Amino acid sequence: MTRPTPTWRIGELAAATGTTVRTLHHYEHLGLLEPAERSEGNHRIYTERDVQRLYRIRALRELGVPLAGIRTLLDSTSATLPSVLSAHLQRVRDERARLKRLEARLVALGSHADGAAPEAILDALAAMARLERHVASGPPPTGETRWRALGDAFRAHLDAGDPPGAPAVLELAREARRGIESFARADREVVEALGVVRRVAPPAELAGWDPPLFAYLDLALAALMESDHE
Amino acid sequence: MTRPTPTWRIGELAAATGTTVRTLHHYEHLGLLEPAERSEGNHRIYTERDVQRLYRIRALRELGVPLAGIRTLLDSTSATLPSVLSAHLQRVRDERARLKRLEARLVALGSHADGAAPEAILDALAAMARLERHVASGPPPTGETRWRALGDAFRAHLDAGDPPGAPAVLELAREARRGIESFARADREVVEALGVVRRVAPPAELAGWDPPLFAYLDLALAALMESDHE
DNA sequence: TTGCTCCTCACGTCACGTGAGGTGGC
DNA sequence: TTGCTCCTCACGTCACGTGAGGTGGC
Repeated sequence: MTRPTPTWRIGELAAATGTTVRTLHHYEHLGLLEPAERSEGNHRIYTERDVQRLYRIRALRELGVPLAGIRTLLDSTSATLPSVLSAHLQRVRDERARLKRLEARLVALGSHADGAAPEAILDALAAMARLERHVASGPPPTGETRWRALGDAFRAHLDAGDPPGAPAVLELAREARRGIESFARADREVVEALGVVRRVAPPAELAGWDPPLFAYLDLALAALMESDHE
Repeated sequence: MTRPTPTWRIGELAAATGTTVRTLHHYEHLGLLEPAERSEGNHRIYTERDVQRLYRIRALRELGVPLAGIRTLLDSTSATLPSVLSAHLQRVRDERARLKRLEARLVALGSHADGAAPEAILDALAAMARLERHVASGPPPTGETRWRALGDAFRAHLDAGDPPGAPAVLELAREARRGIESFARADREVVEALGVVRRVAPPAELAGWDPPLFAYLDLALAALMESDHE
């Protein structure tokens, strides 16, 4: 006495696996999951093999593997599974690191920028993005090396206890401002925005610049603006 | 003596902001960024205002805010900026939590499943996904409450030092297997896959079931299979 | 004249969602 | 006969990428 082999209609299968009918249509269109047969009325009929395959597809999909990758995985003796999974793991890690930086920035904005004008917040955001791009790339003279040297010079004065308005510091601030102007729009608003950046979300470690050094630069730039107006 | 106001051609602007020409076309199509004017030859000409707007757009975009949200933000006096940012922060947090679970699972798979057959790995993955869905949702008698009660009963025997093959434990295992069969395909492979699940990536805390309890269930199910064959 | 940049369609990508209009089985 | 499920197109979503074929400025 043989049991009848169980079968599923498309709606039943979708409900059982937590997907939609449209998704199953889509998989069939891609040749990823084709039902064993059709009924007289042309309705799709799925068997246990199909169900198992669908479960595997969904499991991989929920790990974030793209459908094309799933197709080759399931059809090619699955020997490449470990490499696909490890490659995917790397993508997940990168994405997670990106989101972590993003979250830190959003949190800092939310907690510090309550009083600031919306435009100032937006410009600070924009300045942060430009600053990162500028420091990360860019040829040595204008890029990271120069900022590192400038940072060393600033730090010497900071450590010596020189006031931000001292002539030698003002000269450094002038050079820093030229550096800033090379990648930011050259107006007072940008310098102010950089101040907001420092208060709102100091870049943890950019070319050797830490928060105290940013603060010192900020004061020097303010002093420079005053001396320019004299 | 007035300085000429600086302008940008589309390619220059794209290079300066680290985007592409096509992206600027796209923003214009959406009405998000329209150049101040056109040259005689119908080329787009961007002014400083446009550049500022583009920087703001890119800054928000890099935070992950969708273009539609950016549009309303920039056009509606920006009063909604804090709420948009906080809503977005929530999305980022959720996504990060999801990726964290995903990474843990991938790591566990990679480190434990080297020896296992690819099919077994896939089926273990699928079983994990089904198990989570089943425990998370589902009406009380078949859902979380029942598993919690079953877990309590198992734990009592575990704490009492009863062997997994004891008659009372076998009876509980039988009920657990019925529960498993209600959401998994009812064959030996699934029970084996659940064993792989336990070894490969124990669900941290599902309805009160911790790894030792899963291990005990695993042994009881194995004992049950043996007794069924006698 | 030769390159380079610019122009406007317009289809492709990814994984489906969402009707539109019609048919099949209880 | 009434619902419900099923069927097949086929366009929409999101943020652009990628040619295709043609024109403009140095």
